[in-house]
Amino acid sequence: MIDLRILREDPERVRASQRARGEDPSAVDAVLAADETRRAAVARFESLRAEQKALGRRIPAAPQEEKADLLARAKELAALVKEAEEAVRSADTALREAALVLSNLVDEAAPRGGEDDFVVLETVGRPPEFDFPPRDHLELGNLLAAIDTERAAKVSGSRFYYLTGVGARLQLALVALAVAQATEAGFIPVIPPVLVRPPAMEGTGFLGQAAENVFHLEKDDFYLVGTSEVSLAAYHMDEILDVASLPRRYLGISTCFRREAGSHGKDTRGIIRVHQFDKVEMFSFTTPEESAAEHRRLLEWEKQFLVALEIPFRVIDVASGDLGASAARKFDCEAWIPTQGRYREVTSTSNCTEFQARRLNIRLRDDGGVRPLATLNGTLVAIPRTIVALLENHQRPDGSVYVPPALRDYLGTDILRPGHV
RNA sequence: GGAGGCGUCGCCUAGUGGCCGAUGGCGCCGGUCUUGAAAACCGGUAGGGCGCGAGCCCUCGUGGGUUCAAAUCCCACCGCCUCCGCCA
Repeated sequence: MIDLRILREDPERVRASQRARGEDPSAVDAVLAADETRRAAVARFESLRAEQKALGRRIPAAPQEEKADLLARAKELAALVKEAEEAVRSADTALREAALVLSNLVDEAAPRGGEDDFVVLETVGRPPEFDFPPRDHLELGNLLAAIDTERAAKVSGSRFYYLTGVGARLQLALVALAVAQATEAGFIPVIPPVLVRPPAMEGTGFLGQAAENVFHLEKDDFYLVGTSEVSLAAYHMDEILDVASLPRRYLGISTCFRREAGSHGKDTRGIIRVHQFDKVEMFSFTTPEESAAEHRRLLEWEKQFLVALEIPFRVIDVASGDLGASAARKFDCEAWIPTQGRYREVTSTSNCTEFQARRLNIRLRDDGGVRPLATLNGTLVAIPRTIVALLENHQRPDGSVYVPPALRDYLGTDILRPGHV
């Protein structure tokens, strides 16, 4: 949720942000109108209520002959108050609903434009040059008996996979490496719930444009999280955190579920786009003033991890039209995928400023009082895509795969060989 | 699944219809005292909304109801605890 004060004082700024995202700027006027209606309703209710309370206080002490008259008037007032209260409630709801439609204000520094208008910030490492036809990750995964999508299709349908043998161990190794790195940096590892109730999902901003990609358990009204960002953001819901305790950094380790609606036919082969995968996610609660610097730190930690895995990648500054509803700014790390001849997103970090905190009612307390804090998230490792990048970039002509030193202790080998698990 | 109990301001706690937004203690903050500290004493210490302002309004798990008036009575829901059953 954006700051209603900004909306009232500078609605054009909000409209401009909506336009930059390719979203509807007129939603701003709907919120303004709802805000106006609500304030009028509140004023009416409060004056009636004050009158009712004043009158009520006089009743016990009133002389007998006046009592009946006072009671009659009080009764009338009670009806009016009730009606006015009803009006406030519905105006509140209307305002909240209208305000929830608005996405976060885009950071001034974010590039403008759509999906293709990103800015490349840097390129790290060099794509490998093979003197043999490289195999794609699925072929390698099959050779290594590490990935089985055929049986997964039999059991669960398309966009599922089994990680077996060295594949499963690869996941464990990646998670262990991620936890080691992040713990070093002060993150608290967290294994969160992956089924959440509506306020958590809505508060994190995933029930707007992203709603179609969220699994919902109708019967129990649970949502399956698409990222532990949801459970971690909502962890401090309705709390006030002392500014001295910030930043608070959590490392979510969880399974993620995505419907992938609207991406039929895209990435149908292999494990690049799947309904269920595991991910290690960094999440920070910090002050709004610190959020931009924290965002850079999250990006550095993401880079550090990819560098350790010796995966060539580039960093892009995502354009305004391609930001999630909650993000003011977003950096993606895109790994080189040899068989596709291009870079593909493997990690992503967003600065959500106070947007999620307002929706989730998470605030900080400092000398200036109580105010919303900032939340940020960043992927440390999304398992399937990282495995894809790892296998494809480090493959050798015989189908074996080089293991970078950082992973060796966790994996117990410096090379993955077909037929050897 | 059955039976019962509980849910008050960071923590503990008082409060069974009327100046109760709410008692007291702990904790915390400020002050006095002290060379400094402790102790003692004094004061402060929830959040939100409306209004230029004095100020007013809302919130005692949540939502409804009864009443002129509800933290206090009734109902539902949520959460926690105990016992029984069930499953592991």
